[in-house]
Amino acid sequence: MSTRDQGKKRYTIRDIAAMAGVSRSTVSLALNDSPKINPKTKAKVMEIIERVGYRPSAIARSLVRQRAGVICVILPQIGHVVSDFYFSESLSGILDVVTAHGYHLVVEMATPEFKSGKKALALYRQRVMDAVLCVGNLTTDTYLIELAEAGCPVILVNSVLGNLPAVIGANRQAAYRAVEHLARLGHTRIGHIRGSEFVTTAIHRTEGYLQAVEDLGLEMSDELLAQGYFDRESGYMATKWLLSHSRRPTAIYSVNDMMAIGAMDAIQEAGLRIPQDIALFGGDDILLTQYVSPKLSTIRQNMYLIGQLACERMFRILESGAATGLEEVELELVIRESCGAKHAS
Amino acid sequence: MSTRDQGKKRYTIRDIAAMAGVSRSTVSLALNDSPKINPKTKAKVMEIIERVGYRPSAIARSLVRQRAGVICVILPQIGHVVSDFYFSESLSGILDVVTAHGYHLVVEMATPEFKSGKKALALYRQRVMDAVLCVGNLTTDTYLIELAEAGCPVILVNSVLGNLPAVIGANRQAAYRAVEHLARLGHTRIGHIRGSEFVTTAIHRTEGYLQAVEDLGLEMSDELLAQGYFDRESGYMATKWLLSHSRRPTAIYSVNDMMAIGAMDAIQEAGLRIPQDIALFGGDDILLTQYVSPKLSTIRQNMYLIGQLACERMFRILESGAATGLEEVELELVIRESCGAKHAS
DNA sequence: TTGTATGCGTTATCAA
DNA sequence: TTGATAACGCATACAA
Repeated sequence: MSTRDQGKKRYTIRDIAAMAGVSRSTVSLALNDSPKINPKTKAKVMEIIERVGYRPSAIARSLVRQRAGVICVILPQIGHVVSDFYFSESLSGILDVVTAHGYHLVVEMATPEFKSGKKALALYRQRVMDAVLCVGNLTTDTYLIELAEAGCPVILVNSVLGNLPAVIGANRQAAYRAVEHLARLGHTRIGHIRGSEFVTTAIHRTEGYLQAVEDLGLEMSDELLAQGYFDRESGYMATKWLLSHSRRPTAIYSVNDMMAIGAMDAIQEAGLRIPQDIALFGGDDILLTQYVSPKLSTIRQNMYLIGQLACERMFRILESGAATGLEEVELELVIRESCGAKHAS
Repeated sequence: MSTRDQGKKRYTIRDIAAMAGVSRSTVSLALNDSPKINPKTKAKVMEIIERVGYRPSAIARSLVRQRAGVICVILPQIGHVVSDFYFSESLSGILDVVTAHGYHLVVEMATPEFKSGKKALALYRQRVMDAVLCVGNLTTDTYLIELAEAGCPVILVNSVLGNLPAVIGANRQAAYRAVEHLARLGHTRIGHIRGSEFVTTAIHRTEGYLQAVEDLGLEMSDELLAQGYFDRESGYMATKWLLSHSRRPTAIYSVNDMMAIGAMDAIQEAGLRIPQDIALFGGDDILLTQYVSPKLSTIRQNMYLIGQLACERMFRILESGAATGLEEVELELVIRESCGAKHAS
């Protein structure tokens, strides 16, 4: 035999029917374990099926059942996304649930062309996928609303947009707790590195920060609010800015860990010590926080679990044809305290 | 309008034909930009298609074209796999190429049930996927050979199994270079933490280590060969073992970075300094190496690129129906030297 | 238990 | 030439 086995025959239900000397319908009944088939006939058919390794075509099945059996996850287009802990954790959770439901997962990236070209809508209309889970979308991603309006179930993971169904963690509360924690250690002048204004988690965390600062009567000033964009570099820049003011903060709360790591760079470069001179708090508990020195204080949000919950909610919607509408899930938060956040000097 | 838009009509080719007052085949000709259709008719049909947002069903198309337009990536089942830099990088590269070819990507995990239940074979026979890319498979994964024998193109990413087509990095050479590097710094007694004996990359790297040790006339002994399993904990244990001998190594080369980080734990716990007392070298250049302290010396292997190359090779095989057979791709290596590997004391 | 219609698009064949 | 008709791909549901 040659090295090309590509042409190897794949059996169809006709082949099996012919081999068993029965009709196609009978084969179908056997396959689907119907009670209205003679056990003996069924055994005979199944024996042949097993022997030749026949599997019914999922494509033909999808055609008649009117569903693809495929769930799509849309990830943002940032370089090597899946390397990012936040996304990869969500993806793992989603993958596990999708697999458990006997569905398949296709992964798409929200490139500008993907959004503007209405690719998602096309995929749905092409019946490539039955529903969409979206991780890390922006609040400007109206293409998702169009998609939902076309009838495709769209579930947001840790994000809010219109009244699309969403499963989100307690981001405001997480931020509140971080600030509260720092305040309890004696800090009254706490800087903040916010994230993009188009990202729900960042918005909520900043809201939580502001709320806590107000409730606890801490200092509040524009000089304490720096802007970042989730990456190390922007965290570094934001922190340099925070430190440039005459009265610099004694603690900094960053909306994510990557920027907090950038903050460490800036703090160390300025010849300051962590946490003696400046305490530092991040969010998301990415793997890195355990490896940087000193270890970073952070708030853990279980994205694996959020991914799972979002996916389960999606299947409920899919199966019941249920309604849309916002639903917030409060997840338990875990503060992982390290030497990053010690008492104010 | 109710909140359930799920039932929203999706047009079929019949609807379009009826609306345009032509036959279904005419619509098909218009869709496929056939030369044998009157431009005016085509324009009319396309206008309607655009207006109502009709898209031909990918399922029906797959049925007649006899291909799913789906590529499957099989990942190993290790907790939160996609968080692992090695896998996520490969996955990114694959995703980009798959998308560029207008295909979709489904992700599966090689659980024990997946393997023993011949799930992959079933997926292929069900026409769910047209080809498979496998990342991180074991040399005992014979289910992949069965799959290939059934006619499914199977391409291995950085692994070798039978004579399945594969794209692999220069793992032997990487290890050789690491040892050579350490030898040049004056080390003659270099310990080694090997990986699982069922993982090609680990096997090749250990071969490279042994070859270098022999070529360069370095010390060779069973006491210098420790066994690990890619995770931090086993790297820690392996290093404790290496350090427990009377004449301990002055340098350690680990087949991957995660074990090297575990080695750091053990070395520091033993009160030794890196690199003054023991130099350390890892592999894979995972993100972490830049964050641990001291930074870890490592050899970069661009898994993103390897993923891309493997995927491109897969499409060539798929389109040409070409043969199987081993093909090794030598990729350029980059040694990232940090303070982890300094001169021997 | 089986014939037949159905789902949806493509393509070869045939007629205008 | 241009377009219509019919068969095909595969499995399933339902009436006979």
